[in-house]
Amino acid sequence: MTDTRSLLATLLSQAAEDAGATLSTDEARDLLTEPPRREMGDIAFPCFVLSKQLRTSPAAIATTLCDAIAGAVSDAPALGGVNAAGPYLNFTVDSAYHAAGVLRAATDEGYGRGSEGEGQTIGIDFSSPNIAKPFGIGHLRSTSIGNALGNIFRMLGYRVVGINHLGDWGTQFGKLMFAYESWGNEEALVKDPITHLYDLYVRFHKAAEEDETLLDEGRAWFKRLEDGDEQATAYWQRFRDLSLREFERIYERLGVSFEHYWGEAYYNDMLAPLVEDLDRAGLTEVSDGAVVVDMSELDMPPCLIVKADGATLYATRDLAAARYRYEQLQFKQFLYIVGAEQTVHFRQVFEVLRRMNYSWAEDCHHIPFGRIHGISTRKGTLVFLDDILNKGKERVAEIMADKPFSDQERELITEQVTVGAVLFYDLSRNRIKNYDFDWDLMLRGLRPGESGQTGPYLQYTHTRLASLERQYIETHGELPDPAAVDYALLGEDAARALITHIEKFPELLRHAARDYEPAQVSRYAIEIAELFNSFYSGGHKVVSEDRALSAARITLANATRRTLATSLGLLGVPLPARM
RNA sequence: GCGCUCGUAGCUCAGCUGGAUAGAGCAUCGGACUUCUAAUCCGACGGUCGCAGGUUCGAAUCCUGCCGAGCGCGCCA
Repeated sequence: MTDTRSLLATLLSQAAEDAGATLSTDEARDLLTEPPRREMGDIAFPCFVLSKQLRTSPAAIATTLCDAIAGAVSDAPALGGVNAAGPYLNFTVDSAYHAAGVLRAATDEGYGRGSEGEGQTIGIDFSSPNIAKPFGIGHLRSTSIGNALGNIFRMLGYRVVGINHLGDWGTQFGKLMFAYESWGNEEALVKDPITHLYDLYVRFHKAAEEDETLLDEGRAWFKRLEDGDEQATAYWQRFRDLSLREFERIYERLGVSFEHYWGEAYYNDMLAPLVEDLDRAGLTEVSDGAVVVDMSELDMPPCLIVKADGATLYATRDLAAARYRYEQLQFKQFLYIVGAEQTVHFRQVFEVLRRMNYSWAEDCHHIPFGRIHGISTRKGTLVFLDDILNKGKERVAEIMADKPFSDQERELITEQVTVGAVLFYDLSRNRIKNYDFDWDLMLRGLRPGESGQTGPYLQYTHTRLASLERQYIETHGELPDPAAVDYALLGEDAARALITHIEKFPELLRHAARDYEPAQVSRYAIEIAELFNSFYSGGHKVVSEDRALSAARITLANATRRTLATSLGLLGVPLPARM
């Protein structure tokens, strides 16, 4: 517990100074860790750093400090004892005192909420699908990671502004228009816009392999669009609207939303002024007819600003977007949730911003992530995320076939389990890693006798916890007041381990935010579920005749359930009422 | 060729930013349902942390080189 650690820091600092060393309470507090095994104690203090100052072995220092503070430790109600173990000083905390502090906090509504972000804005550019292509598996990661990070930062008090940087501009639009003019079909477009647009896109590229002049046709159409041509603009509006409607359906399915749909096209009017400013600042030069910012001193290829035909590029729009976003949001940080393959692009963009002397350039961060493999693709065909989810849903439904749910409830649960499985799997490894899309791994634990570190496992654990609360209420009435519970009844190892873990939740959120790493929350959720299931299956009946014991245990269960639910909520994993 | 990222148990992954015997899940083997959802739990087996050097009292963690994999390298996004 926080004040317990502060108390220890004060004691240690004092004792160290009496022994002739310099150690501030803050330093002492930072050094506190946990012993590798529970039997050794609850909090540990390593004496290595003092060894240089005192020119003695760490072990000897541990013994000295142990003697020095033993009295104070035994007087403190929060502490159980202290002993020296080699170079470490191990403390045990008073179980009941500790449990009371942790569980009173964790049964409160806003457990884990922080205030460090108050008054600060974080912008997140995430998901950002390309209109000319279907929403495929490749967009899943940006969407899930961006959403989770946004949730985490909101939890810490930040104002989070999610921006969907829709790929609704660029040469690929020109290609699409040319393709529609050549082979398009109004009927097919209305019936299934995404598929039709995608078919056109594929057909274009196939045809372009035979006849390279088509690429010029595409570029020409895009140039028309940029010049405000009426026909091109009408196509653009149409394609965009139809695609967006489709995307919104998927976002709803995934439980994701955005503050703004500021696509690439949104910044069109800001491009010319940007290029002027770059010129005026003397950052640009002409190379092979294109306007570029040279990056050779950083061993990077030049950043392309304007193509030889006068049209703009991705980087141009990202630069204009960055300026606009800062004007609008005055962000403290801006995060670009984009795949690792675009690392160089963002380095270039941030470098240009830096050369333009924007102090906030250093607050822009590319948050890269690895790729998903293993989706069987017929050659040249992307697989729609929607179809993938539906396929998974069939598997889930099959496994759940013998569960006694109504059709309506079954439909809801299978959807929640499927989405939860995919999102959790995606967020369960450090984001930089590549992974294979594999239903067997995502759904492991769904079948009786199986188990696994999966979304369904967590959802199941949560439903059990909720079920316990219902049964407690049936048996004993309302849930107990956490202030009036006898926490000495939670002294078992399994309970103490769980309490210690619940205590770490607020700190965990800060780490996850610091590292932009939702997987830390995922792992935490797995751990808390495993600790609870271990307690639950270890012969500790929660709801029993024993009123006081039941009250203590249901308070622990409630704190666990809330913490687990908050964690899963941050990750976007839905919580079925029953499973 | 150059650059970035990754390499930990048969498989999928952690390892709190150098510290006490490297941890989980899956798989394998052996256990636990007349008891709050066994979609669970308990135990066993399993690792020269890619290789070789270096820094340090101490390295999976930091540095260098090599090997392997993924990605990127001017008018796509």
